[in-house]
Amino acid sequence: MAQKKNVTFNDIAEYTHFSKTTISRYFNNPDSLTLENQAIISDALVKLNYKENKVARILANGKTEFIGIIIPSLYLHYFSEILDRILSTYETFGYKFLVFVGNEKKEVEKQYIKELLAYKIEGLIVLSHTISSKSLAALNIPIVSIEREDQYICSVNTDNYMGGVQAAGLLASHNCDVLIHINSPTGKELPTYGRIQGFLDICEEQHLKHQVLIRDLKADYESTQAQLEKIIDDLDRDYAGQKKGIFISNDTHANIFLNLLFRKHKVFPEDYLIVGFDNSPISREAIIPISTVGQQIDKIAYEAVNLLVELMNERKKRRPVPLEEPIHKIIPPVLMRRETTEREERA
Amino acid sequence: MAQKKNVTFNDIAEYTHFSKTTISRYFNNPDSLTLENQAIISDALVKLNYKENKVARILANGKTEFIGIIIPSLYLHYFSEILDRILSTYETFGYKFLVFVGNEKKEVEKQYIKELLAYKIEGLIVLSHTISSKSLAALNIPIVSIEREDQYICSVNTDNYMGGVQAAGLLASHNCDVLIHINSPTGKELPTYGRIQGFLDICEEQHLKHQVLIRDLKADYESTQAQLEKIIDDLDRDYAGQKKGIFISNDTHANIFLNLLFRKHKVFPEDYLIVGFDNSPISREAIIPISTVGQQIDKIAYEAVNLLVELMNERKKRRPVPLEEPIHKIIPPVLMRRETTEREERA
DNA sequence: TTGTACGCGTTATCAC
DNA sequence: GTGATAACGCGTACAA
Repeated sequence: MAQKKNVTFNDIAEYTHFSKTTISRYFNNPDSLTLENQAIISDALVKLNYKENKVARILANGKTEFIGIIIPSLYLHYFSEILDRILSTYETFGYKFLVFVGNEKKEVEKQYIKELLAYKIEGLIVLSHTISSKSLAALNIPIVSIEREDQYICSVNTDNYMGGVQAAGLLASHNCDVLIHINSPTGKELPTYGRIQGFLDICEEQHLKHQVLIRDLKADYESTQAQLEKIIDDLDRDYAGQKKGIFISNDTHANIFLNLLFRKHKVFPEDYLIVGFDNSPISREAIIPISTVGQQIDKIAYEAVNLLVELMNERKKRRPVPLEEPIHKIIPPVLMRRETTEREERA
Repeated sequence: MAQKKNVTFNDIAEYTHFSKTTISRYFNNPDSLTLENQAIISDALVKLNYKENKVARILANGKTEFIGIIIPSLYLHYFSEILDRILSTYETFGYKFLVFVGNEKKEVEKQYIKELLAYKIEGLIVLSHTISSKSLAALNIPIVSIEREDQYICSVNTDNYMGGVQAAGLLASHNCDVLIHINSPTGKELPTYGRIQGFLDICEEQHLKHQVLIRDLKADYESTQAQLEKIIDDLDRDYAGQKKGIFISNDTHANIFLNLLFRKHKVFPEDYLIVGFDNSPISREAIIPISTVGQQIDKIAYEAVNLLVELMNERKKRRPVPLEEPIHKIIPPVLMRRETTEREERA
């Protein structure tokens, strides 16, 4: 039972008295063989227990069928769901994925990219944001980004602006006295900035009292909790007796906010309405199901891979036509109305 | 600006008037060159803008540095965190990961495995459970499983039995009148069965009234919610006035259970204690921070990769010694006591 | 310390 | 329809 060397086309060729070329053709262009000969080779494969070797194939024809993915982390449900959906496109497109988590470390991510290039990936999907789109574009391989700065590269993003509009519009339609948007520090170049802009535009258009609270909520749970508690105290004081419409940057934070509110007041106060973002599972599993601007993650993931596949196919043509401008696809969000805005009938 | 062909060792050799071999040595055994010559080659690499090609290296020396991962899905936080930690070991071990999500489809997973073998992965980490450990062992490559049936393959698992003991012990120490364990249908061959066994053993050892409720909670949210609501109604009726200690199979379900309880009774009833499993973020972000049996996911992931690396290294030796028996590593859980068991002082 | 020659397993290009 | 031969880019005896 020694570790026999792998069976190769040579072995099959010897066994069947064909040439290596014919064996290769059996796999890549079987119609060019007679049915009898196909059967002969087919039998030989079983007899010899042949296993294909894609590494050799890559070296010979250059097609790795690898896509690289760099994602910031998998702790936020949004990211893990995106990754899940991307990986699942294997069944549709057949591409294999080399996955790296960046953890916000620029040097490590550069190392990742170097590795990915060394393995001759055909395309790259980037969700992390430590490396500028300009640097990425310079890599000169097909790239699609998701929800990050994307000036020089193709991308697929949620229509964040519409999300902000939907959230503010929903709160406005419930006649809130003041609209509050809570978000982390966000550069204007990022797609998520659209949420803020959409919120602001609706507020100004409808002459609504409003406030945008920028807090660093990306750190540990304790500090996030402390900051949200502070916000609640401020709101309770500044807008006492007024109907407050809260739009929070993601469902995880919306849930924490809701629970803090609940714990402070022993109930979900009548004068609060909450809208989150993402439609993560937690939004409907919360103590009060949270209204949220849902991202269509399955579509985002599919469109990202689909776009990347198109770019990669173009690249394989004899005379590839490079893009004049990066393509930016926009996926509309879907507003989910739940109890944090649509109160149940009161007795 | 045409797509120049890739720069190879040949090009560098010509440019520097060395041989290919010397260039190869520069990368693999630089000490065997003089410092001057190293500098010459180093300069040439920059001038020619050389990019390494690992595919060719693989074909030549057989070392892909690929590890395959098959994971059921990324929807449960436990899985995405495990994957995050595994991928992050790149910085320690340097192995690259080809990741597939199984979605419980046996045929698809078999296809994955075929692909992984074709790409000459050096080892495999399996979290999905559609394929028996016997079949996996027959692949004859280093394999480590996590939290699945593992009779014929190496594995790293949480000490589920101790987890069950800790949970039941904690509830018992608070003098519950009855202990309830809620879990999904679980075969005795699965590591998670230990949670049930540990729970039962403690209950019997301490002569505690107890009940194990097996419900299929893996389906959609609505049915999970409906089943848990039913359980709450039953418990409220059957054990009215008695102190009920609830041990639930994971934090996601524990959180849903807690919220349903809260919504029904308007408060977290005095006669309920809850312990979850996993120490997922939701457990501390819940309306009442949930006590839970924490899995040390970072350790599990590290030990899994570490064990796999050892197996792979052994395999590379001239005369590999195959394992007599699969190695099963056990990682102790860490009990997190939070408010669902340790009530705050009441006024 | 450096070079020569060959092998890794497949595909591509021409012939026939 | 089939075969011989040369790539693909790197590692590695073995020799010098």
